[in-house]
Amino acid sequence: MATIDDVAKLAGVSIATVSRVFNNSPWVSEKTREKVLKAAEELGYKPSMPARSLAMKKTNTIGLIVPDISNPYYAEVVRGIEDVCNIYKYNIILCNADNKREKEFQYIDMLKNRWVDGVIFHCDYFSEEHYEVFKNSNLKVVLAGRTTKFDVPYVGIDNFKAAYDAVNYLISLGHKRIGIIHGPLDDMKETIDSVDRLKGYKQALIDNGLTIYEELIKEANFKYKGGYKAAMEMLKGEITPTAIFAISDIMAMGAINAVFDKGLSCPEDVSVIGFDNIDLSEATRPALTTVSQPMYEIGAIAARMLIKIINGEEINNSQIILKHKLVLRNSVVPLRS
Amino acid sequence: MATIDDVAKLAGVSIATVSRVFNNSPWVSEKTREKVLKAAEELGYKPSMPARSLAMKKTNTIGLIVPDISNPYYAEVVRGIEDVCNIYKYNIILCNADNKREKEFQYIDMLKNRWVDGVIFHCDYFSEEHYEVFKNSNLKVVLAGRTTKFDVPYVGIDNFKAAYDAVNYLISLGHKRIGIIHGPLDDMKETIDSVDRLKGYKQALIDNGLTIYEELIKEANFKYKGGYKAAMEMLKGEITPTAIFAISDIMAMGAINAVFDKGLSCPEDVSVIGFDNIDLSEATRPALTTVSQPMYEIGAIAARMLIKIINGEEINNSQIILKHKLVLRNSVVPLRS
DNA sequence: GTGAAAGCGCTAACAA
DNA sequence: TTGTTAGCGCTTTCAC
Repeated sequence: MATIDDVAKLAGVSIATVSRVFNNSPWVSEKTREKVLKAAEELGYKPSMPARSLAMKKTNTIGLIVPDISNPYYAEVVRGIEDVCNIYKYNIILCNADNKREKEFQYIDMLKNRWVDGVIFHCDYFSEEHYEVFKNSNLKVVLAGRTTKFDVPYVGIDNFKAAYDAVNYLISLGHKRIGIIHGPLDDMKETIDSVDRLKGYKQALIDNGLTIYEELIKEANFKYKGGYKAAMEMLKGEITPTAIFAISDIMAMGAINAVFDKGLSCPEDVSVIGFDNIDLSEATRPALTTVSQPMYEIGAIAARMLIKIINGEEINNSQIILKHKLVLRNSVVPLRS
Repeated sequence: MATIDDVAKLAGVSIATVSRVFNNSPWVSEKTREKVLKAAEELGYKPSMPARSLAMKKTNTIGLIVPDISNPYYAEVVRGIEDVCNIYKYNIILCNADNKREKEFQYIDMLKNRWVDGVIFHCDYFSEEHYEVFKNSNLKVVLAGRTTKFDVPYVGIDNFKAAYDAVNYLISLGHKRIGIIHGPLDDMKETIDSVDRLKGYKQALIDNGLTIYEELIKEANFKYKGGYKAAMEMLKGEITPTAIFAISDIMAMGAINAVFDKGLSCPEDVSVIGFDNIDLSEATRPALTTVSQPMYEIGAIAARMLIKIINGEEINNSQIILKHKLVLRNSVVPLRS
């Protein structure tokens, strides 16, 4: 590997000049610039990032902590992040933390030791402990897909409102017995997707003067099988739903198949609405009606925000709520009278 | 940020000693080790990776180039990679190259400048140019999900055999008019998934004395809609298939829905078999019969191999073919007589 | 066992 | 415009 010294020697200049050339400093004559570039070319020289990082205390690297990259939702968010980082010449260190606190803190520690310029953090719940850890670490951070009461930049959606809208839509179609399949609630803390969406669900029922049936509220694990099982239990109960709101598309797919396996049809007997609008939600039959989350944008905007923060640019609003959207397909129909 | 100097001063030792402690050198007395550790603790000191990288010419970082992380197949492979890297204390720099040569070479260049210890490369076709670039770069590399004739380590599957098995299975069930939906062929170069699988398809037909109908061979883009369109065309043709082999699950899902939309039923009228066995292939109705690729293992084994290479360990076989497997679900049935 | 000092490859004053 | 030089924070001989 050729170093800056080699280039300097070959070009007959000092290393400072070589450095200037590679940092596009205007104070180099065109002649020497060419000389240097030619020498560099000849030696196949490119500046060493580790050396540069050490000298500048800047790594052009962003840490990215997500629960699980093999989940299509996170994969899409990450894609958005990577795309804008690529534009701004940042690279990404990917970390799967599985929502485990211990792994998260381990990764945060590691990223700090690596002097990353900032981190984008995606977790199920941003706790006080997280807040403290980040504050003490001096790491610049922005949350993706998560809101918080703490003074930390984030890009998320209004989960309460999104769920409210979904359920309200079902109600407007005449549905009265509406089930929900949510995820783990973790002590009903705020800003957890499941909690806020469950609240939205309940509020929509209340605002429309409908009964809240505890039998129609089921918890699952955000997986296909979990959604299937939860829906099946619901369908076997005393009070059966005419519509089910699953708070992730994957669970909604499970719910649809549970409806089928119960010998019923979807949407005729039971409507099902999902959440996320992952790529494959148009591939199910019936195609899934769902609440669309702008996953790619969440990632892209979070990345852009972080880069601005890193560059010390002014940010007018560092807590951004993106809009959700109802995507109407075929898994929901008006209640048969 | 506390540095090694701060710790040395506070502990009343030299920086060399501090360094020894943090590198678990046996040549430090228990007493001083404790003193140093205590001082470090007090200052919240952790060694700086960039500095260490520069001094040791080792970054504990692996570059990872994939076509597109938002594709469930790659996401799963990456998950496998990340899990074993985590075990061995390596971190991953993620790069999405979209199978674009220019982006790939750009990323390779960047990774080299970053002094990554190695790279795992996943592309649709490993060309001579790739080979040269990697050779000249001195980067250690292993290919994931791809084989090659070049002398480069890889972990892949036998695509020819896998396709052959799938089609053979269909034939054993009595099917004679079997369609295939493949991806871009890129001049029929070898080791491209689509090419090898298409060859396997043809060979299975030939070996069983069946006719190869050009009308039943369609190209698509590996997406849901592409699979849908291709199947639809096939179904509208003169010679209609009784079974379709789509070389990715996502395209298979499109094919199934095309069958439905054509007013036919799957599997009764048309059987469909996919490829990959992504998570959601069990969620379709009918659940997808498919050729399972060990995606997670491809990633995990590639990562382990790369780390061994980095450590200069002996490797008995650096070109590994993993086994595929037919996963029988409900989208394929014997031909109705 | 421990410390002094010379790098690792680069940037950034400060001079010239 | 260009060169000199002192770091950046750490590892690693080589003495002691």
